[in-house]
Amino acid sequence: MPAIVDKAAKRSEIVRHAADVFARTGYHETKMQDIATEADIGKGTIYEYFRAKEQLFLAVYDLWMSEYEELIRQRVEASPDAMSKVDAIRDSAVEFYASRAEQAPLLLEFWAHALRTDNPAFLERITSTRTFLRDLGIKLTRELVDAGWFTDVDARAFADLEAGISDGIFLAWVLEGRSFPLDKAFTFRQSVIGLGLLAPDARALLADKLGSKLKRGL
Amino acid sequence: MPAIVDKAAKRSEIVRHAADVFARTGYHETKMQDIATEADIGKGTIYEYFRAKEQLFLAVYDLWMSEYEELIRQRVEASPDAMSKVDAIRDSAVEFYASRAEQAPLLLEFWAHALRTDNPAFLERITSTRTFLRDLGIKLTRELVDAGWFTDVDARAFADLEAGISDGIFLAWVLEGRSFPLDKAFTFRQSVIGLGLLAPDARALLADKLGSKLKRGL
Amino acid sequence: MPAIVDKAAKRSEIVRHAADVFARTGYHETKMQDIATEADIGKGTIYEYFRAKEQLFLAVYDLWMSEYEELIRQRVEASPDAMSKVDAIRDSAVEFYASRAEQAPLLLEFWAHALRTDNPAFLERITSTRTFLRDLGIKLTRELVDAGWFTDVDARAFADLEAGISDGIFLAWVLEGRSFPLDKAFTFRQSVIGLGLLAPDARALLADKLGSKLKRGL
Amino acid sequence: MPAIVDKAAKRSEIVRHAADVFARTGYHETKMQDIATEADIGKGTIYEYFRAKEQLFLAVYDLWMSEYEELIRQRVEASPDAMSKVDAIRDSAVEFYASRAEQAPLLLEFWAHALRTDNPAFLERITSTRTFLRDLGIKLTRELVDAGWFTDVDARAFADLEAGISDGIFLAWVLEGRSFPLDKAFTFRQSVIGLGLLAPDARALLADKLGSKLKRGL
DNA sequence: GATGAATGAGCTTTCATTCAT
DNA sequence: AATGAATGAAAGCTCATTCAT
Repeated sequence: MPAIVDKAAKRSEIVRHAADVFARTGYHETKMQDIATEADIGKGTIYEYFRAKEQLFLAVYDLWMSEYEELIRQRVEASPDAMSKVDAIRDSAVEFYASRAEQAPLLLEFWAHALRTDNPAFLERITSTRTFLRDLGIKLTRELVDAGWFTDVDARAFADLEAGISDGIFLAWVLEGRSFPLDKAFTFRQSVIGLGLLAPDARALLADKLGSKLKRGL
Repeated sequence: MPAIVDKAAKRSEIVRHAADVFARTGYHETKMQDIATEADIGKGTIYEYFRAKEQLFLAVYDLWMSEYEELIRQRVEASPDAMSKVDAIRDSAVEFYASRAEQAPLLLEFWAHALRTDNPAFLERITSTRTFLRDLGIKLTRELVDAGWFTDVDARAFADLEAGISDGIFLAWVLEGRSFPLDKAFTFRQSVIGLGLLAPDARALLADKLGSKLKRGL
Repeated sequence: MPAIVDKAAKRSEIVRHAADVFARTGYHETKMQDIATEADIGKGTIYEYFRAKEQLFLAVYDLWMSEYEELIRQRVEASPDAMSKVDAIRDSAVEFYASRAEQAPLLLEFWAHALRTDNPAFLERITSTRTFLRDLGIKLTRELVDAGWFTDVDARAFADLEAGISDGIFLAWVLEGRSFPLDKAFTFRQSVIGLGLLAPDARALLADKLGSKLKRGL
Repeated sequence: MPAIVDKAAKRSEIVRHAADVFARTGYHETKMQDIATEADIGKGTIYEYFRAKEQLFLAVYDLWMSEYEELIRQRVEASPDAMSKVDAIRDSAVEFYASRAEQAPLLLEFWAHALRTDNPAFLERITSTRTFLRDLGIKLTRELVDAGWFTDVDARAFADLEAGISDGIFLAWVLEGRSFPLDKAFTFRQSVIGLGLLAPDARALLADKLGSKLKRGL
């Protein structure tokens, strides 16, 4: 009698193991044999589920980013208002990256690879998450503007800036060996941005608190 | 009698050609023969000047970053006051990256490689530029705070945030196929940050101008 | 289901082909591709069985010396007494080298290599056979002394001398293009040694026969 | 004014340095640059004096063997009678090899190379020394037979055997890491051979002394 | 479906030799 | 004569992928 384990489950299993090895060794240094060994299967078996090493790389990135999006989606949904949704996104980012500290360099490798490969699926997958975050950012920005919290701002430009800042902090964190607390950096960032965007009323309300955060740094 | 072209000049020549090929094809896809062909020299000749392919990669990055730092150094020096020095840095970044649009993806590859290789020189070279920018940022931030333009802020944290934002914008620009104007993004960024940091007096002075920029987006 | 040909058999197959090519072309002149071609397999396949070219060299030597030792072991076992065991060893040496005349130069290359490589396994394999022959020589020498055939002699020194003489004759044979009959040289050697070692009684018995052999030369 | 140092002297200088490096590193591992560095000259200069690396190898061997032959020639000439000439040859061999212990492995490499190269000069140079020693051996053997010291023996076969034994002892000495005293081995050898060859009268005279040497070993 | 033995294209690097100066 | 920068053929080894079992 055949095992009940279906193809999709085994595929996921492989991706999970591949993620571990890729993260540990890096994409180029990882041999298919390493992954097979880690997953305790034959080298050839991987090819029953993935056309090539590249596809496996893509699947690993897809797994991570899907989990990331899902995390944000849940947190945002559970948040009552726009302001706390913004907090939820920030917390999700911090939590996600912090919990995957070891894997972080692989994201850089993925981006680098995406820019070089002929396979458009790589950049598309990157774009997909970026679009998800952008749309969410635009929606929340508009809500905050409409609610009078934020001064009038181009929502698209601001959402992109926010996303860019997040990436920039993440990049710094990775390149500096994850030597500073990611959450502090995100909080500090929000204080600066907050002060910049807050409408006069909201600003008056929060100026002291944000100002002291600025003074404190990380 | 020594050759007319001295070793250092030939070395630079090789680095320049290597930069072209690396930028075009990517580090991993580039073969030493490609570089030799591009430079119109023998493959073996490269090894008279560089111990290994990896060294050549480092030399290329070093060349670019040295030029970048030099550009900023000159611009900053030529600027009369702190505020215009900040503008100078921003302009230098925009100009540098824009003029090297094609080479940008290679920077990602370099960072990815630096995080994986055993050779510490890679991360050290990255740190070197980051430190240069950070120190400059700290110095200018303090001047702006002292001059009353900026509200009190932790200079180190703010300088790092600024650098991170720049990297983040650059990253977005690269990953999105350089599909938006880099200068606009930097200007928009500065408006947001500016509004956030400006002390009440300065804010009153600039609020309108910055506010309209926010509204306009990229 | 495993392949019909097991790994050990294929390994032997490769060693056998490698022995042919090494013997024909010499170690340094032999390319891995040559061996692969001779064995009618892919270049990469060799590396499934041997870590490096050097290992293959060692395996070839090991094969030969194992066969050599086995030949001597069988012949000695089949000989009824010490004197005929000595003859058996001599015959084995002659037969072994004569049947491998073409391969002989490779042994010199192996020795030369063993003296240079960092890998201690090479000298160890050489020592292994030398020890086997020495121990056998010591044992037989003692038996011949005890039986009164030989005059009293330091068995270790004599066994080593015997082995050395064999090597010397072999060396001369190789360096002189195998231009003299190996068996005659070994017989002549034994006549000289015999006369030197024989105890007075045995000497009286054999003096005429050995003397005429001395006079006759090769 | 040109230096007085003539070409031949500089050539010798190079050979001497090459001998050092070859002996230290082995023929294959030695780079032409190593030799140039050792001789404190330019790499290209070597090629003014030698067509190729191989020629340099030959020259090194030629130098050593010429010195060896010359040493024997002088010692033999200085010896009053055949018996002491034989001692002189033995002493010369021991002295020569012992004083060049470090270089010994290179001789093996040379022989191995000679058997493989297309260049006949290598085997010819080897033959040249062998012939010199053989002729000397034949002459002395005949004198010893004629003088009644030796029993009647085929001089050519005996001379070759003697040479072969010397080589064999040398080979053992090299392969066993020069771990036994070369002179003792040569003396022991001579005791065995002596006993074998001595004519009855001479034997009676020397039997005791040689017998005790046999018993003593190395 | 699962496997792993077999493959060979393709890589970086070495180094003896050349030759312009 | 002396040099050493330039060369490129060459070689060992790797590893993603295939495919017979």
